[in-house]
Amino acid sequence: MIPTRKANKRQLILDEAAKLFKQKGFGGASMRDLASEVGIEAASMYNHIKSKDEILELICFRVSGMYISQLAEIEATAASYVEKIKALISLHIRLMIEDGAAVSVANHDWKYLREPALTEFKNARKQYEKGFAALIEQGIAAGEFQPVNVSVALFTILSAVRWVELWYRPGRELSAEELEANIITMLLTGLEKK
Amino acid sequence: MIPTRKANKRQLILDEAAKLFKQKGFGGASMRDLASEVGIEAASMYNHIKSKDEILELICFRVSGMYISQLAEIEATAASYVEKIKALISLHIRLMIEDGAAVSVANHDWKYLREPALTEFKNARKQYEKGFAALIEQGIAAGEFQPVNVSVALFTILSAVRWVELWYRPGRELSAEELEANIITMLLTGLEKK
DNA sequence: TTAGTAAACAAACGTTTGTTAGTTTATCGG
DNA sequence: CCGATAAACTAACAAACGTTTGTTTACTAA
Repeated sequence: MIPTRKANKRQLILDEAAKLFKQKGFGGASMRDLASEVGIEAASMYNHIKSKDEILELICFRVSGMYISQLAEIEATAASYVEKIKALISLHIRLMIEDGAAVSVANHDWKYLREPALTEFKNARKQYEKGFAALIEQGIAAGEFQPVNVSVALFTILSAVRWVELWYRPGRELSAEELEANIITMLLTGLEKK
Repeated sequence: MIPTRKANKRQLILDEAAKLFKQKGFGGASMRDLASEVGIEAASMYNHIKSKDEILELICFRVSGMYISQLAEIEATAASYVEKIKALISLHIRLMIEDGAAVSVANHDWKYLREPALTEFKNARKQYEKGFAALIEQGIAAGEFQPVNVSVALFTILSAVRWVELWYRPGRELSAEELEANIITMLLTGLEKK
């Protein structure tokens, strides 16, 4: 079995693109850069992908799809709201660690999507935020959470989880589990000692 | 007094550049885009600035300078650590609201700085983070804060404050003061009700 | 062996990029 | 009114961009 022929080169291009876009930004990464990372000429990539824009779309929508499907799973469980929010925070951290490059691109470079993909992506994100916000709102109504402004709580959590991409390295002092536990403590019980 | 001649066009270019870089990213914004925003031709801008790179440097270092000098002021006060951290969070939110475009650029596009500016900027940021982290560490030692991992606390706070740029609009439901109060509550006492 | 095809290539395409050069216009001090 | 100067303009530059074209290579199926 020789892997030269079959081995999905399209996926390899997408993976390398995610890494490169994260590093240099969508505009800063050229198709020649990417090709050299893949190990072929720029022109040859067009046998596997339609355009640079398509690469970005595929990365962004794969990520948004993961978040939305996972949110649906969490919504469907019978856990408390505290547990559901913890699960969501955990989801974000885990995806960031396991698929950091793609998640970074979906977080930062989505704005370079062309219409109609741009609008579609924004809608997907808004849908996700709405679902997340609803859980916070219900948690407040159920008396599990403080009566904080829902949007503030939502975006504080979503943002607080993003820095993991900039900070986490596999061989860091903190393991993924410890990291997760610390962030959840910060967000749910706060910095101040009572 | 006619403002046509004197009125600092250099500053106008920098202000418009910050807005445009925030909107399109440094790579995505062309000098012709920027010139059209300023109301002159691209070539004419070179009577006021040296290069596109210089524009980015001026924006980034003005922002980093503001943060560092303000941190020094806060460090010098005699307040409790809780108050100092609150002051820092307040500082971030206020700068984001008052100078959002420039802060955004310094947050996102600093990586397009060319050496030696890039290294210099990274060092400035590291210096700021070190000072911030020291306050958290001392606050824990003084028993004011929970014994959470210092890096986690630091980056959670720094990130949690960034979304204000994406979210805050002058005519929003929440005033700047309410926004600030809500974020501080979230970060210091957490989402969960005790 | 041969025909078909997936995937690589080199070369060139038309744009757009940041920037420079040279020139013209407008304002102000004398 | 005249000369100086700041700041605008037009035109052009080389380089880099994403992409297309036409061709060659190498593997597979008949």
